[in-house]
Amino acid sequence: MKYNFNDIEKKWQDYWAKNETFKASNNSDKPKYYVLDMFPYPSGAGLHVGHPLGYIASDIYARYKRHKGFNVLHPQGYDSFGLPAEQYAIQTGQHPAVTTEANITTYRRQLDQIGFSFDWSREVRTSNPEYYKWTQWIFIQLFESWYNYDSNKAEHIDSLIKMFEAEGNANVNAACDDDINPFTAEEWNAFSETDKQDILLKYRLTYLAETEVNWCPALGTVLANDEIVNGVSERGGHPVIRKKMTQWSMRISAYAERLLQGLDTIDWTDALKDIQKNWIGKSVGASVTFNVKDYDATIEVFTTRPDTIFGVSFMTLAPEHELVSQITTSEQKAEVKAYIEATAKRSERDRMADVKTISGVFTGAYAEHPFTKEPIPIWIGDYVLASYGTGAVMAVPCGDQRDYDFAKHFNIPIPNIFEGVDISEEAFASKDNVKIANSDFLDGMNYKKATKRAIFELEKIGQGEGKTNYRLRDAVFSRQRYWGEPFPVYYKDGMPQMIDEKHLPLTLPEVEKYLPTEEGEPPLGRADVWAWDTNTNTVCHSELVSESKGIYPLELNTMPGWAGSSWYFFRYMEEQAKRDEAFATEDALKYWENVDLYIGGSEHATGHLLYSRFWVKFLHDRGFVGVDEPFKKLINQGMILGTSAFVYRRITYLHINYKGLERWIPIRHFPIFESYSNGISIDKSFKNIDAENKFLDWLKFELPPLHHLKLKQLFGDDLIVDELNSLSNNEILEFLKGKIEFQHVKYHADVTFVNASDELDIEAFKNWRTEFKDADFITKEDGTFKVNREVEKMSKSKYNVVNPDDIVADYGADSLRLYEMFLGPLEQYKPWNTAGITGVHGFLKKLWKLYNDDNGSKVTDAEPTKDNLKTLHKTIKKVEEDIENFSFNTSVSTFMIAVNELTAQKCTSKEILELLLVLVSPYAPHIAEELWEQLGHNESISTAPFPEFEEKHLVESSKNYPISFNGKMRFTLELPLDMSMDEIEKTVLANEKTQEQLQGRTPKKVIVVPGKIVNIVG
RNA sequence: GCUGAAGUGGUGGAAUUGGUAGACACGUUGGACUUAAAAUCCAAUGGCCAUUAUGGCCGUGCGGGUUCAAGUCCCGCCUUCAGUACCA
Repeated sequence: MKYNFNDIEKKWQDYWAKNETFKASNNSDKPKYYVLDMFPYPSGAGLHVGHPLGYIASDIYARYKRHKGFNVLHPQGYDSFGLPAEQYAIQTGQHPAVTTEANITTYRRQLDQIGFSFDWSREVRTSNPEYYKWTQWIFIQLFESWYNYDSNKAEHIDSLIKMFEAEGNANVNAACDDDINPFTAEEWNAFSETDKQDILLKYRLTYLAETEVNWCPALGTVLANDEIVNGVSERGGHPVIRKKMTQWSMRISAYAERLLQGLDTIDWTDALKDIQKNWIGKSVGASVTFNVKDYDATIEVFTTRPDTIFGVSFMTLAPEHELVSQITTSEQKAEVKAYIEATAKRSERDRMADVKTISGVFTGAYAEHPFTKEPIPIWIGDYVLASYGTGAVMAVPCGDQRDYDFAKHFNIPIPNIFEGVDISEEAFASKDNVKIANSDFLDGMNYKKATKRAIFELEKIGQGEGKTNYRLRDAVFSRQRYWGEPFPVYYKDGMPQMIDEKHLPLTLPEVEKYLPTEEGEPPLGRADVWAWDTNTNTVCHSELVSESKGIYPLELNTMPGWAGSSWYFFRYMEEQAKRDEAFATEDALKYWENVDLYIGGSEHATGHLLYSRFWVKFLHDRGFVGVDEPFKKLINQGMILGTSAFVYRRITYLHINYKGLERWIPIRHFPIFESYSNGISIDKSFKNIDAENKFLDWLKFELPPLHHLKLKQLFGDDLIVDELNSLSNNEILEFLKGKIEFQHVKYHADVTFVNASDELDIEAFKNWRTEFKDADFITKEDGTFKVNREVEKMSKSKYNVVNPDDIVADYGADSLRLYEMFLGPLEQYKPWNTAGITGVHGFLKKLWKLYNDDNGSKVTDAEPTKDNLKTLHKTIKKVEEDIENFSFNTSVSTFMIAVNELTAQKCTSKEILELLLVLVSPYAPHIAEELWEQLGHNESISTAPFPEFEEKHLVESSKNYPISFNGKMRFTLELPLDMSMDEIEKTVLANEKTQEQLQGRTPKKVIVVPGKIVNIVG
């Protein structure tokens, strides 16, 4: 019997689907285990071989856990709202829902043929109204909440209102906007309803505020900080500018500390935790208030070094700081104004690219040092960011390199407040091993002590206090797009109102075009039916809007991509039948808790992975979920890179020396490609007689018609053209010879044209592009043409994309699964090379042959031999360890070794071969099922218990000791393991090979490590 | 600049707490089978030297160190990748 993988794989995929083999139950005696892949966006391009890497890893783990007796939840679904579908809609007019549906169909087909053990009965799609109903519901809960720093959690807004009614806002310790005025209970109770709502909005966890946002004109929407990479949009690479807009924001900053602390409770890589830590950016220090001299104002600054307060020699404000215009003296006004205008013009990108240039202007005003009362000049400079801290710094040039550079540049004094430190060249920024000097009461103290004392003294005079600052900003939540969740919000008197949750979902309206309106409103502004009738609680025609009739305009923005993905892992917990009741029922949430293993890319570190944690903490605070963190263990799979193929095209240059001007002119003629093996150099011009002759041959053929025209073009009007006219073709050739040089330009060739030995299928390449149709190829001597290989990101434009469909068709899903794992460690970036797949494919054939020969099954009831058992148990041990450590690449090698050994042992024992199948099954489930069935089982292998490792089969009586001399292994010696150290030493020394090595020397020392090694020194 | 990860044959990569470096594959070379090809099987394959077998020397980015013994630990560099971008 042959290993007919295509039939086998189809058979078992159908079987699993029909029998709902992988359907998880919310009631089980088994312990639960939840394995999840990061939410895929169903793009139009479909999958390439890099995409399933993480899915294969998580699938292996999920299948392993089933063998280990767990009730496994392993779902899949689609993050189906998003920009690409909308961009496509704008271009083609097709409704995003239609293209999204088509893309999902492709995705599903591709996923199915790889044999994943997903429970598809729990599929979710963020763009389904039954799903986004609950996204809208969560939004409402956020709106109805505020963050109480005293209880350190989110509470219902009613508790805040009660406090306002009873005692005003003086004692409220809340996460809120900066611009809140104090009010008493009496004042609160006297406020109008609109005023009250206006104030509450400043406390809500999602709030409407005019914020400076990242506006991307090309995409027509705002972007979050994590959606911008290097100053351009992550999707499409379009420029981004700063713009003030009224937007919904999420008060994630309230959770900064808990998001930071929570990292200690979860099993993520340090790399990922560090990224989040940096993004949250906690710094501990003090806020210090400086009085402005001769002006009734104060400047508050944040500093991490209050211990250096006596080193302040100037202050710098951000150009945007509100005080700047007020305190600038009349003499400095013109200069300051010019500077502010100049910095405002500079784009964010310019400012980022140019960190070196020092610029700033003196305002003419002075602040007063809180202790010495000395005047401190106040400058403005664009190295101070308006958006961080208070937008102002106390500059301590001796302790901060930026302040130092600024001071040097503008000749501001640099007082030294460090004992015995030289600051003539650069600032001393370290906190360690230094004592403070010239600082009054701080003299002689170290960083820690001085910091404490400085804060104490500042508090005493009421000009400062200890403070912690976070870099994490509130997240903008509005997008000016069509294809996203509509906000369940309408506007009454300009104030946002939530639609009652019982009327959800508020579904997306139809629009005739997916572009912003002429007035610049988001696409929803085009919807005819987009107003809220509070009488009927339904959507009605936009023209009917009338405050007096209770019909109000609806919100025109939609939610960002991360809305739906911030809670989807809870939705999977709930079975389809009960999804109407809640986002997930209490029972389901209680049973599944949170994700035990989450696998996905690290590119979501500061987006999805942070926002999800935020929402989960919020839902936890409000009692909607029991857990505080969504993902207990997280693994970032690395990327699979493409192995691009390059062909080298020879470009011919003619050397022209005209009136002393030397020039090389490229000649366009039919393409000539040269095999990489011929020693290609791109940078250097070089001569090659063969190619030169080829060119001259061509020229000879082309010369008569070209003769005058071409050469005239090449050599210019006044140059030797007249002479040329009188020359014969041969004379011209002679003239051109020696004036020709070549360079190579590399072109991507589609990797499908290249075989395992890097040889190009020339015919296929010629037919690929019309311009290469008549191309000439300078091959190797044996007639083959080699390409050069380089590793790059897998992408369409590089022609190195490998489609899993092709791999599955040629080698089968099991081969694909094994090979993706075999490539290397899961977390690592590694290149794909299709040629290597024959290795794992060959292994599967060998595995098949262990069970079958031409006459069918060869498995017998034979007693296993000692060697059989040893091989099996060695494999059990290693594979189990590997899976637990997510070291899937090494277990594939282990399988290969096991099959090689069992084949050599001619093992036919059912007892051995049956257990081997269970080991292999998580990795190559189709072949495992088929062989399992052949062995007489009529139930799926998927829940067969994982074999128990038994140490006794690995116990050896002797060991092949490496005998080394001065640490270098020279030979090995078989010795019994129960031999004593003394005896080992004696036996080894007595050995003739030892004596040969020693050549008469007496060893100084003999190290014997029983069971490991013998080392002879001397 | 700062933070983190990583540098091992022609290639992907193995190597438990320091204990036989290069497992397992790909590729390459030679051979078997075949009319031929594919498939399959066998052998060799880190570099250099030697060859009559046994062999010898060098080798895990570079330079030091600790140790009987270092890919692994310590110190100092270099390179690559990722994150971040004047964060006070």
